[in-house]
Amino acid sequence: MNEEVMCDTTLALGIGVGMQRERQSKQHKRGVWLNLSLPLHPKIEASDDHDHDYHNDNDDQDSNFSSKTIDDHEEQEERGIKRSASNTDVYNNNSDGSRKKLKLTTEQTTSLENSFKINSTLNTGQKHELAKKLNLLPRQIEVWFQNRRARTKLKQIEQECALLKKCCETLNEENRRLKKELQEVRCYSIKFDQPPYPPLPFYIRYATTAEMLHPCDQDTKTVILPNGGSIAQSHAPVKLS
DNA sequence: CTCCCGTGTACAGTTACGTCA
DNA sequence: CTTGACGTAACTGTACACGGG
Repeated sequence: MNEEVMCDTTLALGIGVGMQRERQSKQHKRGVWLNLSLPLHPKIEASDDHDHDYHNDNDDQDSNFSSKTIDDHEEQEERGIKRSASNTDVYNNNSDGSRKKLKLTTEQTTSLENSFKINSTLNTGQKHELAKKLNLLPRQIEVWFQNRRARTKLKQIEQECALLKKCCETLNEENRRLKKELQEVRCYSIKFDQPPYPPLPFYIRYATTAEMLHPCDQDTKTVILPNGGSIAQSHAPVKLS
C-alpha cells in the first residue's frame, strides 16, 4: 500500500461515524392484551411495578396492567416454554437473585454469526424465526445482534486507529526527510551563492509554510538569510526563516 | 395538517457473570 | 484457593422513526 492510498482522507472521515440507521417499517399491526402475569425477574419483583423480565425499553411508564404488544405476548409465551426447557433457561436466576449468564452453544453462535454475515440487523420476523430455530428468546437474539454490532464497530475502529498511526509515522518520516533535504539545499545555495541546484521541487519552492519559506518583495530578487545577509535568487524571492 | 402518545429498535455505555492464566 | 484480566450476555438510558388517535 502506498502512502497516498494510506492517507486517503476518506479514512479519517470514516472514523467515528456510526452505521447508517435503517429504520424498519412495522411488519404488522400490533394487538393489545392485558398483562396479568406475575413478574419473573427477582430484581423486577423487588421494584414491584414493572413487567420486564427481559426489559422493554419503553415499559418504564407501564403499570402491572399496562397494554402490551403481541410481540411481547409471544415472547412471554416463548419464555414460558423456555422456563420448562433446560439449558437455555437464562431467566431462572440464582436463588440469591444474582444474574445467571447464558453461555451460547457452538451451534447457536455459528448460526447467529452466519445470520450476521448475511445481515447485521434483523427485522421482527427474522428475529422471531431465528429465536425459534435456536430455542432462544427474541430478546436474546436482539441483544446478541446489538452486542455483535458493537464488537464489529470496535474492531473496525481499532483497525482504523492502527492504520492512522502507521500513516502518521510515515508522514513524520517524510517530514524529517524533507526538512533535511531543504537544509541541504539551503547550504548549497549559500555556499555557492547561486540558486538552488538541482531545482527545488515545486512544493518547496512555493511552499507557504511559515516554518519553511515566506514570500517577500518580487522586485528585490534576493533571498534574505536568517543572519541578515542576502543572496541572489532567480526563483521566486523568499525569506529564509 | 399538526401534535401527542405508544411502540419498536438502534446505539453507547455500563454491569455482572463465567472463564482462564 | 485467590485474584485480576478478559470476553460477552444482559441491562440502562436515550434518540429516532413510524403509525394511530
